[in-house]
This record gives sequence, structure tokens and C-alpha cells, in this order.
Amino acid sequence: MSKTEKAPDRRVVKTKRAIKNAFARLLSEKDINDITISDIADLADINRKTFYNYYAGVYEIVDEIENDIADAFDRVLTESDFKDNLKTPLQAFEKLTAIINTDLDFFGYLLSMDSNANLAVKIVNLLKAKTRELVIPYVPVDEKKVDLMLDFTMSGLVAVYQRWFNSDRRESLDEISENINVLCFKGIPAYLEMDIKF
Amino acid sequence: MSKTEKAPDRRVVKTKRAIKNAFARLLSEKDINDITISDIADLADINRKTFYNYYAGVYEIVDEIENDIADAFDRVLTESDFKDNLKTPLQAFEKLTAIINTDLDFFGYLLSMDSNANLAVKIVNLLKAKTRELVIPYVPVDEKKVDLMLDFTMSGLVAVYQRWFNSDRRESLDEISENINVLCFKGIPAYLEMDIKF
DNA sequence: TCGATTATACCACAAATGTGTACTATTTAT
DNA sequence: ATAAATAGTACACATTTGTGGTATAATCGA
Repeated sequence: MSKTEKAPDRRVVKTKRAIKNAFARLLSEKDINDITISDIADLADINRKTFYNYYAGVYEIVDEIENDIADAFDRVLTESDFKDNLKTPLQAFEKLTAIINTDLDFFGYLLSMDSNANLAVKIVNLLKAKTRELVIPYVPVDEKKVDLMLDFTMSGLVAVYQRWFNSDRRESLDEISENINVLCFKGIPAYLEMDIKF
Repeated sequence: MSKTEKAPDRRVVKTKRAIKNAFARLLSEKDINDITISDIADLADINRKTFYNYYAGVYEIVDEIENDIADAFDRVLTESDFKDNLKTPLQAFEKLTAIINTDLDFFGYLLSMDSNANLAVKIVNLLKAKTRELVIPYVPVDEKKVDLMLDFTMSGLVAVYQRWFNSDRRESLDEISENINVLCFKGIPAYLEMDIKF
């Protein structure tokens, strides 16, 4: 993760862009399993061999796009006021949603795919790392306990967000945020406003 | 999900078994992307064409094996005393762990793969459905709230279990269970034994 | 047990894949 | 401006894939 990444050759970004665009267009027309590498190469107007310079197969494009989204989210987390003004991480999702929406033609198909579980995992990991880094200094307890807590809450958070994103989005993210806050900080009984014991 | 499934032809189960075994062996030898269908057909000693009777590609085997595990877990949930004696669902994981362990040669590689995110999703869905069915009658609150709660807690639960499973498993599942219980029912501040406000 | 049904084998073929080599074009760095 | 480095093209080839069609063998149901 060092900053030693040299400026990429213009041709590289051009062809990769072309490949991703071609892929996105094809994905809007047919199932991913019916997309052949020749299809992509033809539409992107590159030599088929060139494709293999960057991707071993069609699914590796998906992988990279997922990473693109994750990177965007990472940038949101670090560049935003998230650091100085730690509220519910869900507020960061507000911005992620905006990002995704502006490129929805492109990401829409991806997000509705089954494989968005992978993207979810990546985002969970980002949130865990970021939150740990911000919170740990003020929470001097057993690291294992914190790990468990972060695993639990961040996975839950992303799951809720994911369902919201793929639903009609009737509720505002603020409402969701409020719900999760109560759930996290007061526990299930308070959340359900009733005394239950499992 | 009706019980209308007729008894499967013996030949079918035999060949599918052969395919899965061959796949498992190949997976222990090389990367999944280097496994060709011809490889599997050869090793399973079946005609290549026969493979396509059941799977459209290599990854569909993975899919089915994941479903096998999910089914096993489903059976654990319904057949066990889970229904009459509702404790933490994590106790059901105790049995799942046992199941997986007895077949670890077979499942091991799968579980260490990236794609076990899919398995996690399936298990989350099972737990959500099962828990809702058991809990809802006693929790007459807004269904949307319950949905959110189930999404959050079950995803969190599975995430914690998953990390435990892929770790050294130093802690007992009972300890994990206890931690999650506190987290769920008392909230984060109580869990961390400190007064924090985000 | 026997006829009907279904799974599998065998062969064949067009399409797609993955990779190698030699040649050309573009970009980068000096 | 030019040389070195890198990316892309064109073509070629062996392999794998997906899918036909037909024949044979195993299984099921009565």
C-alpha cells in the first residue's frame, strides 16, 4: 500500500477503461456467463490477446470493479469529516450511495449480482480497520473483545445497508441509522421496547 | 420446497458423488481456475458430456456443495432442540462445526476460499427465517423493525462465527456466545464495560 | 420379469480459450 | 529529439468448451 505506484501508461488506462465499458454494456444486454472474451475484445476494439494482459477471465473484471468501489469508499472514509466528527459510520454510506448512484448504469448490474457478497466483505473490512484505528485509543480494553465487537457490528451494519440499498429505499438513511444506534448502544430489548430474555 | 421430490436415480447420485470427489481431490492439488472440466471427467471416470447434465461449469459444483452445507445446517436447526429450547443460535453452530469437521477433507478447501462469503449469506438467511418464525409470535412489533434487527444480528453472528472458525479457535464457542449475548442484549457500552457515546 | 424410462457413453464439430512469437506503435525518460 | 521500454497488433496453434446425434446400459415401476 505504499505510494510507490508509478504513473500508469496512458495506453493501459485507456484499454482497461475500454474493457470495463465494453463489459458494462454487454452486461446490460446479456447474462455474464454468456459474455465471451472475444465479445469484449471486439466491442472494446482491442486485440483479444491484449485482454489477457490485464485479466485472466471475465470475472476478474468484476473483481476489479468491486475494488474500484471499495477504493472509492475508502477515500470517502479518510477524506470526509468522518475522522474529526465520528458519528455513525452509516453516514459515510450516504456518500457511498451518492457515488454509486452517479455511476449506476455502470455499477447497477454488479450490485444486483450474487457476487456482491464479496464487495460487502471488502467494505466490512474497511470499516473495521477504520473504526478500530479511530476508536481503539479511547477504548483500552481487551483487543479480542474489540475485534469481536467490530466484526459483529460492522457486518451487521453493512448487511442492513445492503438490504436497504437493494430495496425500495422508502426509509431515509437517517432512520436506519437511528435504529442501528439504539440496537448497538441499548441492545435488543430496548430496541424492541420490550423485556425479552432468550 | 414441497416434498414432491421423487427418489433420485441411483446413477445420478453415483455420478454426482464421483464428480464432487474428483473436484475435491483436484482442488487439493491445484487452483480452482486451473481445473478443467476434462480433468474432472477423467478423474471421476465419466464422459465429459455427462458432467454437463448436472453442472454448467466448475463453479456450479462449489455452489452445490455450499448448498449441501447449508442444508445440513438447516437440518440441525429444525431437528435439534433448537425449536423447544431456544438459546443462542450460536449453539447450533456447535453442531455445524462438528458436521464440517467430520468432512473437513472435503470442505476444508472450500471454506478457505474467498467465495465462502456466499455460504455465509445462505446461513444468514436460514437463521433469519428460522429465528423470525420462532420469535415473531412473541414479539408483536413493527415487522420492518424486526427485519432490521434480524439482518443486523444474524449477519453479525455469522461473521463472528466465521472468523472464529478460520482462526486458531482458542476460545470456546460458549465464550463467544456469552460475548454476543451481552453485546446483543445490553449493548456496546455494557459490553465494553464503559460509558461511551459516539 | 419385462417394458418404458432415463442416464451415460461415444463420436463429432464449431466455437472459444490460452499462449507463443514476431512485428509495429506509443509512451516515457534522458 | 531520440533511444529504451513498454503496450498493442496480427497470426498461428494446440487445447478446452459446449452441444449436437445416436447407441448402449442401468434403473424403475408394475
